[in-house]
Amino acid sequence: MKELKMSDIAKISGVSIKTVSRIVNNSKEVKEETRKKVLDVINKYNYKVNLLAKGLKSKKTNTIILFIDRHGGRYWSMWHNEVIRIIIKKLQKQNYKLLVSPSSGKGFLYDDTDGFYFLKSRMADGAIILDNIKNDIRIKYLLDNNIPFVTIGKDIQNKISYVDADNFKIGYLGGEYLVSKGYSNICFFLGGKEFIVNQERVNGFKKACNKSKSVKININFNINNSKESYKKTLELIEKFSPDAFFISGDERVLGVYKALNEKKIKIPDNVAILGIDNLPIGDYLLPPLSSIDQPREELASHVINILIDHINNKTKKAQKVLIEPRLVIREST
Amino acid sequence: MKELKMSDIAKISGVSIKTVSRIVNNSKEVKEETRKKVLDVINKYNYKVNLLAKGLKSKKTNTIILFIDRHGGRYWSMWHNEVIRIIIKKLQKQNYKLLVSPSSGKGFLYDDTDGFYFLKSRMADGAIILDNIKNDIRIKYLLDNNIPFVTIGKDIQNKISYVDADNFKIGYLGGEYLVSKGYSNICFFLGGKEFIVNQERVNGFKKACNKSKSVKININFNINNSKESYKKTLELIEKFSPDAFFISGDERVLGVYKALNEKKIKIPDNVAILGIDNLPIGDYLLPPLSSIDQPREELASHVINILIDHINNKTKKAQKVLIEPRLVIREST
DNA sequence: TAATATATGATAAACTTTTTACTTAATTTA
DNA sequence: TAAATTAAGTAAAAAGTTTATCATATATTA
Repeated sequence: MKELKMSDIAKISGVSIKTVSRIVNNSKEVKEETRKKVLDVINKYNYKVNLLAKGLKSKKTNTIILFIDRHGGRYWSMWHNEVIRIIIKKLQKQNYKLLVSPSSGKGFLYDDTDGFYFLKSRMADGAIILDNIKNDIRIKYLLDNNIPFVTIGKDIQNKISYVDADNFKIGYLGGEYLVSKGYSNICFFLGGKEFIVNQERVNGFKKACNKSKSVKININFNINNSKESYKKTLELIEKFSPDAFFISGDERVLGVYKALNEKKIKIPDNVAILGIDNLPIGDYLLPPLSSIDQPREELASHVINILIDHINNKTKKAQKVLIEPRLVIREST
Repeated sequence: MKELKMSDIAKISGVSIKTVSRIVNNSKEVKEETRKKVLDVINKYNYKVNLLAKGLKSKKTNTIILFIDRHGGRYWSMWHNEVIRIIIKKLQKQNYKLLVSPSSGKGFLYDDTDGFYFLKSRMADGAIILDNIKNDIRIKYLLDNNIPFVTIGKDIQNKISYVDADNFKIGYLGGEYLVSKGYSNICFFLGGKEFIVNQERVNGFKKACNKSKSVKININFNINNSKESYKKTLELIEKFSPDAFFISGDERVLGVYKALNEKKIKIPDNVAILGIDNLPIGDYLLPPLSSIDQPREELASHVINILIDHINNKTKKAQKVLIEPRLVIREST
């Protein structure tokens, strides 16, 4: 059972190749009746255009490669999951396909990374890097090879397009809100100090808190999972008597809830908790978690629009977008 | 700066197209001297064969699509991470590239899933499904479209090729070992009851334990993360006074360690712990975790060999492989 | 009815590579 | 030196689309 080609479909439908081509490419200069007749044949035989031939001729495959880090034992987090899901959905509306290439920004032999081979061999049109790091070697490669791309994550080293949340504002917004609610002993939990994200969040947070002399703050880097946030919380209850926790990354909140629970400290009566990310789980916690949202839909839209613009127009100009964070109040504050 | 093609490389190198073609395809009927001269030009100009043209002519792209579930908020676990890393490495040695398509086995609109579009459009040669489920719709689609694939996960519904650990044996081996060491109150933690994996592990475990009348066992499904294993452990310490825990999935072990630690119960003096998966973290736990290994290298090798066989030989015959588990004794038992 | 607009067709070239079927040149072996 | 082997080249066809150029047929409007 040989695979059908366009000319077979044409023959079976009793039209010319040109007409089939017009139909599969959504040209409007074709009668509705003809279109239906041909589409019926296409569906019946489950015909799909040979993208190799089409791509060869048209120099486009409508395929995007998304690079994600597979480094060490790290998880693909819930937030990543959400972002990827939204990007795929939005790309489909514009007739693009997305495939993921596990990769690391920390260094690799160029040709050893499958996504690059793909892009360089004309099988894909452009790329997205999720969570780029400092001196990201993937950025260097894409720049060197003139491949259109956008990073999800701020970059201050290169003239490239990126989309990111405004992390300074996230910190500021959180600090401002907690202070305005009257909290004065605030702990801030974050991941590694080496990430620009975290630096910026702390800077914003400090700026907001320093406006009021009576507010004491306590910054904790390297809280990398719920286990560590649990331990740190127990420790701080003794040493700092916090009345509020500001937690970067909703996933870390679980440990904090557990520790407070064990110590019979009521949320939000005794202690308030404010997360960052606004993940779906926040809604299911008891009490539901107040969190700062980095609007994911908006972020995804920008990424896609910029990338497609780069692909279509060979635009060289870097576009930098920072997404405005948004406070989502539930019952933990 | 236009992209170079093979004829350009030929002209620059002062050889014929045919010679360049021979070189990029590793034909041996070319002098070492000529090969070097041409490769220098190829590297200098960073030339890559146009895979669209090559694939169109040769009907092969040497690309594999790996489907992974992106369902809900579930993680891509450490085990998955490891398996994917190994598969990529092994495929590269055979000159294949791998790209990942987030997908779900639970149902989708066929054309909405990018990996399928890719395969059907001749851009990829074959597929791997990681963690197939019952009535997996991805299996149906691949079968319907005659696309070569292998699943990582046993399948009893279809005549398809799969590779999986022998989960009955894993359970048996664990039970047998714990009983032989003299433990007699054994708790078994697993994930959802709906997964065949877990059913089989329990069956094997029961069979081994039932050989000795004096052994009491306690099976717990739906322990989905460390938080739940932590809670369950605390509960069972009171109700069951276990002297051993058998934990499916090393990641769940963290909660058990924490609970025992808090209760000042010593591992392995008071209670033994045996994991399943033998993840890298097991080595870093205190004490290091004994665990049943599902040899990942071996699993990956089988997957790749079967898949490539299906691709090259259009072999129809389903090949089913169960990997022999292996006990790795460290200090927790 | 003539003029215009819309829908469809025919044909061939182009996209880049591989392959076929030779041929010729250069080198090695007998 | 002749014969055999190895290395490299030539030219054209083929893979399945798109596209450009016209051409023709059908339908709509003036």
